Amino acid sequence: MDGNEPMTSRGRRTRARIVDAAADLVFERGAAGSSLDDVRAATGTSKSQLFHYFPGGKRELLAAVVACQTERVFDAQRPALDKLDSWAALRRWRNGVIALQRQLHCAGGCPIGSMADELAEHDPHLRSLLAESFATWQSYIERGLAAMRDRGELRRDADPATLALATMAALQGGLLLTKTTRTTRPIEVALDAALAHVRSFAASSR
Amino acid sequence: MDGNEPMTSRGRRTRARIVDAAADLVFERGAAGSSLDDVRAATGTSKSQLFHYFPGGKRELLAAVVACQTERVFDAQRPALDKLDSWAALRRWRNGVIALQRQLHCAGGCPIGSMADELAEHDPHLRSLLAESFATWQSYIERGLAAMRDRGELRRDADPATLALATMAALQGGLLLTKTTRTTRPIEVALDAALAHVRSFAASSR
DNA sequence: TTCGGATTGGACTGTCAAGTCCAGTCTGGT
DNA sequence: ACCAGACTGGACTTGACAGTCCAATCCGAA
Repeated sequence: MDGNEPMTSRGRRTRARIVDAAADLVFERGAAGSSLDDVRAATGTSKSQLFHYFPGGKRELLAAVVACQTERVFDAQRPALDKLDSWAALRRWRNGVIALQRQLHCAGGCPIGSMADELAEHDPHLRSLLAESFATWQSYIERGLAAMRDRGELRRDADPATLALATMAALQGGLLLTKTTRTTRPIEVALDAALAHVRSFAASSR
Repeated sequence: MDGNEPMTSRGRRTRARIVDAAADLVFERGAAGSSLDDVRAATGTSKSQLFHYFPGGKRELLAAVVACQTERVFDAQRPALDKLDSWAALRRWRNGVIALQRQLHCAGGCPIGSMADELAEHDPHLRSLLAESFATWQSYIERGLAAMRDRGELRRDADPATLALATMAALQGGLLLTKTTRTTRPIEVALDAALAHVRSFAASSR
């Protein structure tokens, strides 16, 4: 993250292994609950390697974890995320999110949301990285809605950016409540409400 | 929380002072970021007092903090929260939430939501307390919507509980995004969408 | 007044985590 | 083969934090 990344292929693999394991740990136990020793143990590396690849220590490692988790989250929603441009696609996406939560027994919530909640007040740099992740995520939704509007499925006065932001908020809030109550109902209700709101901008019929 | 609460009035005051300061600290720095020594220093108490009033240590103190923060959050929304039974009241509530965020420079998010995010996976007992707080909060909204339905302002097929849950999710997600982006726009958009969704169940006209 | 329990002060222990340091090993290019 | 720099192992330092312990003080009821 700070320009000191060039390295050999062995080094690249080691670094990736570290980030990957750290991402797992942070998702399971939070950033504060994951020590560098935990990461060390989980990867079979040594303290010096952690600081070799992340001279900035835990903060720099966490920055890499944010990037890693962001990619993971997006990948988990693909290919749906790239084509949210029809009512059917939106519904499939909704169902996918809910199915994943069910599969995880409603634990963990959104990896990005959890990190944001924990780290936003604590580290300005990480906060802006996480805001960036949210913005990118929102832009995927926005792109789909814009396509629907251009195609005439949404009214011209529908604002894709605003609708996408409202949908993101519903998603995050729904996931937080689902994680807290250990029930899929909040995420279901939240996404249904968000999509109903989008649908209220449907052109003409329905 | 465990039945060992009876004490003199001096003791009650001390205990309240501890919980109050702990609630402040947890809101500012998170549960993991607030040490018992911080609480001790902030209250001018001693270690033994902390364990005298909270034999269960930090966990028990955090349970008390959850209760305290829950009351604070509800109080901050009163009297609006008790009378969310008209379109005007809903709008006033929305404006109040947003004004508070602006006043806090978009920092901190929802105290309850933040604790839930941080502690839900970590401590089952705290998780259920936080779920309870959310449920109570939701019930305030539900009560108002039910009154509106009974009064004929909402259609009979509108489900107050579901609408309240969707509104809570939008609120929590909006606050998380506001805290992360340091902008009031997410909470504004999220609440507007949620209330628009409620309004889509308005009886007849409008 | 006097006594017992409530309350308080603060030193002390054990554990754990971040970060430093240096010596040793590997690797790729010449 | 050889060497500079990348990479690795692991001991060590420093500090923080949860939780323990015991002696001292306060206070209300008898």
